[in-house]
Amino acid sequence: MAVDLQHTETNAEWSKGLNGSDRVLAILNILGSFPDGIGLSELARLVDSPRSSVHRALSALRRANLIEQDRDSRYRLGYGLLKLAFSYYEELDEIGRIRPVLSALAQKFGETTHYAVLDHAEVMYLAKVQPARYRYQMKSVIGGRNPAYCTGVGKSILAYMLTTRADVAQWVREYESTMVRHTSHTLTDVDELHREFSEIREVGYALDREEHEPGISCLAVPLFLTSKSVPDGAVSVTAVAQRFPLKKLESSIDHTRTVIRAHLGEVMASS
Amino acid sequence: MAVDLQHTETNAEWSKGLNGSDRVLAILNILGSFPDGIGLSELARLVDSPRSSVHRALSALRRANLIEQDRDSRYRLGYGLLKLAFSYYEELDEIGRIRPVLSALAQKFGETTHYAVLDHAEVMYLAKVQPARYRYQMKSVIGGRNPAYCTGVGKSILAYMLTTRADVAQWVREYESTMVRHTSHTLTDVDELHREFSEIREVGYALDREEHEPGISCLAVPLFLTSKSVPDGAVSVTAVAQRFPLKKLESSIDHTRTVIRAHLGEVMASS
DNA sequence: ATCCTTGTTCAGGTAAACGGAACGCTGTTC
DNA sequence: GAACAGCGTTCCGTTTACCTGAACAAGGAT
Repeated sequence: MAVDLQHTETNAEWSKGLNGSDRVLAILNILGSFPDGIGLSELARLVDSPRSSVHRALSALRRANLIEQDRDSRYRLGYGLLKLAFSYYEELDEIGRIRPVLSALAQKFGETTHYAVLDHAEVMYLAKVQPARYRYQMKSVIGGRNPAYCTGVGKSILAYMLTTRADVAQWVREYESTMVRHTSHTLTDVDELHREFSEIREVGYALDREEHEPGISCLAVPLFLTSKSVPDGAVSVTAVAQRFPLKKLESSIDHTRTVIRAHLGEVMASS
Repeated sequence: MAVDLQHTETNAEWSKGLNGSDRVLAILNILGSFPDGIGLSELARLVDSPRSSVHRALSALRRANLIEQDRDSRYRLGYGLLKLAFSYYEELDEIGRIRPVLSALAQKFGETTHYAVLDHAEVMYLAKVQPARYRYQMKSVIGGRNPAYCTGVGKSILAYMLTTRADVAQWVREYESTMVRHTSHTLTDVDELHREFSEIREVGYALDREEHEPGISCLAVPLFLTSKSVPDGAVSVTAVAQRFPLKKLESSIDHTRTVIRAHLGEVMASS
């Protein structure tokens, strides 16, 4: 369930030969990978543009309050960008509704909780709550991604979008290239996945049995907030398997359901 | 201590007659104020630009993965922007070091905690932790601002930057126009402030006695992380006065100091 | 059925971005 | 200490890519 942050991909290729606004925005994206700032020349090398052009782009970004320049003239993302993103994020009603659920679950089980949505072949984390003084630091980040087919949240959503074997087969055909067996428990076969999805629909929740990362298991419940047939996203409790065994995780589904119902009403699969 | 979010100021003036990258970034900023998205035409009116120009700007933003367009073709900030900001934020070492302190304090006192830095005449919030299932929702946002002279964090930092009466006088002269008496407790006079700052230096912490918002008081401790003379920022415990009286707040300074010392070592004023 | 508004596309003209070169600076090297 | 190398920044003639009004298709409302 941990998102590897390094996957930021300062991909080189895509940032070549940019001009105008595209370069400005590429620079903005790149700056996100340098919390300690980066010099103009190095940045110019990264975007493969003349320093003067990069300098002009940076001026535009500074004018817009999105970046800052510390005394030794290194450039970094600025507080304006943080405010932009955080205030927007806080005002998303989806987040406001669901975060109390995540907090309650995190506190109850003492494990990290997530809310994620499906985006093509990946799940994207929109909210994350860690219990107070948690020893392990989950590497997941808001906006971060993980493959859908081998995560609890992903499977719990896919189960309701790929209801027939043909659906599953087509999905697998489309995204086959991205499907790898991360652990020995990872499901990659069409039949395996179809059976798994059937069972998920049966019980109304999904389990990640260390399918994405060894030692990490997870319980996920899809939420039907705006539609009765297609879930908008899924809530998950992510646990370190050693400390919180799968059985215990599975048996906590009742309490999880109760918490969700208390906060959101009837938003779960009518099993 | 609550930051009023509405102060986003779709200020009209500043977004007039823009072109190129400036317009693109202005649009990005504006989109932050519309969590539910905004139509192209309305947006074009806001930035006072032809729709086709705005359309091109939006294309650039979408190319950079910063915005998205839902089915009814409304534009909103996208997950790419969230990831950009959150992953950058999470990697700021300043945040990583201080957040455990905030969590510990929030849990101990059951009140919201902040970490803020000084930026000209304002404090800016860089971190915020709310205790689990908190009833009152603090309106503060990461990146949000409040005036320095009437907040706990602000005063606790200013106290160590304006050590003489002359310093205070000059500061007041410079920012006089922004100083208003928010409540009957707000200090605005040079002598009052100088005396307050002296006392803060004496005891090593600052109190906001409902000086910014009636009913909200706060205890703030300046942190000397990189310098022994000028604090980098301040940690604060913000409380609803009615529930958590000032006396109790003041008497919790010892425990607060203990927590800070346990996590960060000797980073407080050597009183 | 007609209006108005929406998002989008197109193309000629022009203004604004482009980028090589030069500048001033700092720190390092011989 | 002088020469060097790297930095961020500025300048300016060139030209590219943005600007914009107009036109288009599709809804929604009257």
